[in-house]
Amino acid sequence: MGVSLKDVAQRAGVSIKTVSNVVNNYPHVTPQMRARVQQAIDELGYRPNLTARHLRKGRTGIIAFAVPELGNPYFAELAGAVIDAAAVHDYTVLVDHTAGLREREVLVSQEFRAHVIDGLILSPIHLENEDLLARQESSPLVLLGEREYEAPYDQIAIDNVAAARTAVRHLLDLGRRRIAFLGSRTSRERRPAHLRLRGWREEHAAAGLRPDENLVVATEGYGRADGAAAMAELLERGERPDAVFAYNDLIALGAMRTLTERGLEVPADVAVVGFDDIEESRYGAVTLTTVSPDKPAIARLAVDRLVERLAGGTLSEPQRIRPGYRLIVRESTRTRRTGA
Amino acid sequence: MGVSLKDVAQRAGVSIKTVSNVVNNYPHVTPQMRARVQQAIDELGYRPNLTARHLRKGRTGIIAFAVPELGNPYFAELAGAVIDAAAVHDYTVLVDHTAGLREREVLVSQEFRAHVIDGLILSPIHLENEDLLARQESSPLVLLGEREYEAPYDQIAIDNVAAARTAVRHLLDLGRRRIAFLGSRTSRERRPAHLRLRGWREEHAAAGLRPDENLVVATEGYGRADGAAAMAELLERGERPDAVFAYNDLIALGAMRTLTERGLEVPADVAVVGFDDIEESRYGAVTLTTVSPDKPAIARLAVDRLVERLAGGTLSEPQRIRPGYRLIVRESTRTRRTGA
DNA sequence: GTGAAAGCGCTAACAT
DNA sequence: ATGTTAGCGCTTTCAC
Repeated sequence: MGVSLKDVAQRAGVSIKTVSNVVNNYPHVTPQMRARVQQAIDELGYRPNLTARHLRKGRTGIIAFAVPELGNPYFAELAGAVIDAAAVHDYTVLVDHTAGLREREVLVSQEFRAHVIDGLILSPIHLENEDLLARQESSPLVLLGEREYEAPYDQIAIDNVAAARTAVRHLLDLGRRRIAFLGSRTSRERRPAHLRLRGWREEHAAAGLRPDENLVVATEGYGRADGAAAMAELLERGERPDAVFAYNDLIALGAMRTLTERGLEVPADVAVVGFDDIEESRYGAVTLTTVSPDKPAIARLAVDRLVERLAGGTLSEPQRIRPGYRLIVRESTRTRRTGA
Repeated sequence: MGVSLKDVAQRAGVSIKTVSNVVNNYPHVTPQMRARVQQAIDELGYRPNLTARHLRKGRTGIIAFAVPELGNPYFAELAGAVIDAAAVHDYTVLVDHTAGLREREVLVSQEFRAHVIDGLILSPIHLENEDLLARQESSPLVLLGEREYEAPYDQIAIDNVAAARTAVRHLLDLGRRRIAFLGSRTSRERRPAHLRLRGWREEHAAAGLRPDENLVVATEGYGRADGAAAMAELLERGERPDAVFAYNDLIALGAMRTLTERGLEVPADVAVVGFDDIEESRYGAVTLTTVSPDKPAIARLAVDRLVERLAGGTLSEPQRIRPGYRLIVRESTRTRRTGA
């Protein structure tokens, strides 16, 4: 094994405690003693064993961040933001992905590296409320994402219904009346939350319109391929929307690809709005209008919340925190054809 | 604190060792004893403290994966593959990013969570050979990425020169003769490896051509914005390439955006080839021809190599391993204009 | 097949 | 200001 405190102490001819004091920058150490110990440390190439420190302290300084899919740029960008936010508090981040499978989400929330991680930030897709209520683990958990739960955990998520309504409003203002919704969930679910779909319905209703439910297309997943397939399905059914509101940017991007292939123009024939504002949206041949959640804020809020609970200070009630968002209008909805 | 082995032992009226045996599936335990202990475990909700186990065993089952930027889909996709490959061996992955800064790369390679991670997979950008030679840390390190080092560590990377030559060959075969290279490094470097740029030069030479060095554009970073800016710079200098070979897909995508904005058509006016084969390349309005490294293979080889060294079996010499790659031809080079 | 006890490397009380 | 010691929770000889 490596060099331990004991070895250094022996070398420097002092006690373990003194070495520990030096290593931990304990103030009451005479400069000459510090120098002597430091020399021994350098000579031996001593490096503290963090595992031992963790065991002793009961904390590791590691938090976990679990997302459905790192291949989805939204989550990758968010992961980057979480790592940065955690670094501010000297926390390191263990990243895992669940493929959005309920089973794996449950597993992660229950016992992921127990005692190795101090806390968990989880962005679930198929996790159910009952799974959370059945959770044994005592370490803090912060939830991210579209779904809302009735469980005693902090949840960080933008107001998805309102954000979706803003997006649909924008399309309605453009004069579009056949607005498709791409990306509703296909799997059987107890609480079909579908916040963004609900926003689509509500905004139509608010405008005194009845949306055509035939324009709602479910997808298996949330990737570009799913969006492309959904769009193709819609067109093959003979539907001709004049706008698309997608569950997320990837689906929107996939849909745009299908539109291009079929010779339909964006936005002239079909206007498209996505959700997430991944960087890719700003660089396509036609840039994508999208709902942009404040990712750094989400990451910061989640980490801060977790760190706060870990510090164990005044433990406030679990909160539902709503970071900001903006609709970013780009070429995919920038058209002359305007008004109702 | 939580429930420990001792608590369970007390509850079940047995010794710690017996509980440990049950927890670790030690074979020589009578079924009834196992049942009795298991019951105590369930009743108390016991969960092994991995930190303690780690300290005792000297291993944690955690490996780190450090990339420049998780926001780059190539690294995000690779990270996903690494996580999956590690899971096969029951390893968990700590993901970190370095922003490609030499200082942070050195820090990570030297002392990242010492004793917490069993090994490290690092994809450096500005790390120097001397940094590696000065490395103190004894845990295994596997290097990924374009740069090649003369240091005793395993390196997993496709043959970048050959891959670049394949890409340039493809453009030459299309009849293109003014092939720009976007994304050479801008920072001062001791060993200007530039493997992909070298491939660009060599393939021209092999075809008896002298490439125009004015068509080489350095970029600050490796993102879409850098590609867009590089392309703009080239055009503003009055250069009119008929093809672009970009250091990676993001730069290629950014360049394509600039071309579109200036009314130039891809591939008719300018053919474009990227590098990495990120999923995005398959879904733009014009899909991108690109060099596709075998990402799952890279991840698997890196993890296997690391795990092998951790197992400490027959320690072979550090190797330079070359995973496969393919040139994937898509719309950005699919043109009628062919031949020399 | 099961129990007792040592010790992984560290921190924190307590003692000096 | 520095030293002594117990113990975090586990695995692992070594007895029995």
